[in-house]
Amino acid sequence: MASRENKNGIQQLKSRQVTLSGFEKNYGIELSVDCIIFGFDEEKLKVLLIRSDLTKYSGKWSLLGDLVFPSEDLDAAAYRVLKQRTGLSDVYLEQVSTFGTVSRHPAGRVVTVAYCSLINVQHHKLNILDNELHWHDVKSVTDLAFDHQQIFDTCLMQLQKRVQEHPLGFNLLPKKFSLRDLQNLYEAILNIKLDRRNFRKKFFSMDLLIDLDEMEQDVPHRPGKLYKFNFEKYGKKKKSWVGIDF
Amino acid sequence: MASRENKNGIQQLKSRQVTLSGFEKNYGIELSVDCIIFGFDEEKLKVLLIRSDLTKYSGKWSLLGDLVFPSEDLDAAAYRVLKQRTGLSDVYLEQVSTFGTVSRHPAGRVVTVAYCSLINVQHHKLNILDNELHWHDVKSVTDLAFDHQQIFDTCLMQLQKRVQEHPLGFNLLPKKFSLRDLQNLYEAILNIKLDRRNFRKKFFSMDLLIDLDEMEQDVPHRPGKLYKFNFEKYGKKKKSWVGIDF
DNA sequence: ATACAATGTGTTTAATTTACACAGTAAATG
DNA sequence: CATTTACTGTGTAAATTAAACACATTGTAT
Repeated sequence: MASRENKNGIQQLKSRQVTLSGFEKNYGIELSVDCIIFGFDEEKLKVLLIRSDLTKYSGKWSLLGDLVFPSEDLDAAAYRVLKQRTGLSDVYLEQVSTFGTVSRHPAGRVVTVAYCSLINVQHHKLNILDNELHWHDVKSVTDLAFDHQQIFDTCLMQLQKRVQEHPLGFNLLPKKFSLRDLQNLYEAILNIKLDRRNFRKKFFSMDLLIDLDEMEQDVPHRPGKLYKFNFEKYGKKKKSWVGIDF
Repeated sequence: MASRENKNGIQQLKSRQVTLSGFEKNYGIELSVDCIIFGFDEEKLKVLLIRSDLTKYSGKWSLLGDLVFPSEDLDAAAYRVLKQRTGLSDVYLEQVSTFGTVSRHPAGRVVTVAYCSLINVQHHKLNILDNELHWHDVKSVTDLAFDHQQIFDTCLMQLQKRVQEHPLGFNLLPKKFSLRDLQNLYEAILNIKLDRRNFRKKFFSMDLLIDLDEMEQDVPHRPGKLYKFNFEKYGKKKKSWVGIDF
């Protein structure tokens, strides 16, 4: 691939795979994953951040990530980071976007794939022994290290969109939750206020909540009923949605 | 990074960036981009494919892609591929997803970032001199090389979703188009039939089409009026859409 | 002149979304 | 134990949006 830079496109492409098969030259692009780990606690949407260990960004917070191993699937790398940090497996994890600006990392070329993860903060014992690791209210997340602010903003926006179209939010709640919990969650994610009666009507009309015939405990007021989400029923019904609107 | 594989997570992460800064070792993951180039012609949604040059996949069609250069932004690499193939710049291009299964490429580890591109087939003189490069009706795209079928399916689904929420479709049409053109486009992308009157009502009520006071030419029937899309007006109005439904 | 194949337009009905108020219940207080 | 407090739980009317549906008009081709 000596003449890589100056061949015409088709020639170049045709010779690519020949080169690739031999791996004569590696382009030196490092690949990493970054996990944007969301949690819901104290009626607020939180994100898990770690203090940057680069002097350039000392004092700043950054996302949790690591390089991808040569023989590791991308998703597996994201799961690995997640498990290392939270001790959790079997959590919601979704690829969001890949960030590959040449100078995004001060140490050299690193392309990173961002993953959004939603975890239930009750279900885990975080390794927050490490006092460099903290939950942050998403409303106060600013000025992250690297291009992590941009990555975070992208993930939060995608979460806001997707939570309205898919039952992602339940990953952030305990298995049993009240409708108030659910509404608080949506209000925290979307950063808006919703009408309580219409919110209930909406969810009841979807007919995807299972009434557990149990009540909240230890609340300082009239307890609400508890529900769980009917994932099975949701899995069966495929909604093919058509509605042009922009 | 001698002990990379057996350190605990936090230690490992802390040592990562030290290693990175020196680039002592490259993990040997190649990075590529693949462009899913859509066009609209003969009232059909088309995708541009090239014959695979790998013997393993001989006879099969594949997407257009190339390795990313070490000092090239990801988006720039996608633009480069696109320009080489179509001669077009200033076209719609959007990152869709990244595919990184270890064994997705027979020649070794290659992670690829998929980009969706929408081009106006009138506006370009394709280098289809190369008879290995062809437009294919998306309905008949099956059994692509590598994992390209999966990538293609992902991109088509994303296009179907996004075209309903954003004015992407106009990138596939000439600047001047009739409402029938527009409806044909949506029907081709979504693979459904739409009611003509409701379709018109919908678009007129958005008030984003500019009536050009011109008529179609050379049609073998009553000509329709021509419109263009009001990108400027669309850019100004930000719709913050809330509607939980799944 | 006529047949043809489109364009262009409106209304009625159903479905969905929004706005909005009051009674009921458990816990906490004195 | 009576009262206050702070929630839960429910229904209806109005407005908006989406869906179904038919006929007159215009230019082309014969």
